[in-house]
Amino acid sequence: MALDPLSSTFAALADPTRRAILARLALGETSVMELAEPFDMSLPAISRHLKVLEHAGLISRSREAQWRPCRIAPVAFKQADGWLGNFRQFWDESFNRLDGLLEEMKAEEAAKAPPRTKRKVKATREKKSGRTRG
Amino acid sequence: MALDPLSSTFAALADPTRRAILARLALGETSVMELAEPFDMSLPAISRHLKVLEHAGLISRSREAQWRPCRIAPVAFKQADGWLGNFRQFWDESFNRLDGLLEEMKAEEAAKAPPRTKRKVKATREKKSGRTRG
DNA sequence: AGGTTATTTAACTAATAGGCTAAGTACAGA
DNA sequence: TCTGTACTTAGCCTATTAGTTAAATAACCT
Repeated sequence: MALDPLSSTFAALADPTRRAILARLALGETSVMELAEPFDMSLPAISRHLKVLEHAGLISRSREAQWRPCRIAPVAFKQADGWLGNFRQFWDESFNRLDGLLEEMKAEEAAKAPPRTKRKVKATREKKSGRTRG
Repeated sequence: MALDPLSSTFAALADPTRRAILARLALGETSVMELAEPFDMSLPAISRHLKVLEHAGLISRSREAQWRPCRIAPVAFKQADGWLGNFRQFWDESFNRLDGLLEEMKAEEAAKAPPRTKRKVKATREKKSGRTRG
């Protein structure tokens, strides 16, 4: 199994059965039996999928009599989304527009201050990460 | 290899080497040699990671003399982000605030209309999905 | 043509994932 | 305490993954 949290999270998401389980859980907490119902698959298989999801931090489980209700756990989702967010500039129109706006504001600000020093092209690492909205 | 696009995308993201490659590519298009440089790993191994990323739709490649420059391909990122977006309600504060606002507005609307019918607790499936922003 | 550089393909290996059936555990209720 | 329900664990099998080295391909350079 993957070592770092982000890897196990993405690995857990890389299975259609598990994604379907998560989609069901988005509607609300439920039991293993109910989660298993739509699938043409043995109960142990579902049980293992749930274990993978739990290990990945995507769900949490508790005990209630003989049931083991599952629910969505936010943290892993947030981290996966946060990582993808670093690439948002590449596809999100509004992100680009916002980004451009921020660039404009920075440029305007810079106009009042002394100009920044230029750096070599090859080694330059412009940090454009972080979410600008929300 | 995974069958559906979303599965292969998430599977591709579930490896730290591949994520590091993508992070490097976020800084700009580059060659296989330069991508391989930071890793203590054979070139064929990197080549295969790139193949996985390409197959997943996360990068695209072209030819330029004897080099094969790689760059980020937006589509797969967008789809992965879109899927995660269905769960944004669970962790995004501002999403919740917006959601709450919409609830308020609906409630206000409902105040002018006849009251809604109550449903049984056990079988209730509160649908809170769908993206409210974007 | 012949060499150098950049990259991929082939063949092999070890580890992991995901499915199954059968057996085990935990709790509820008679 | 015995039975049923709701799971989980164990043991097995097969396919896939991620790495290796060695060899092949592709394009430039002399």
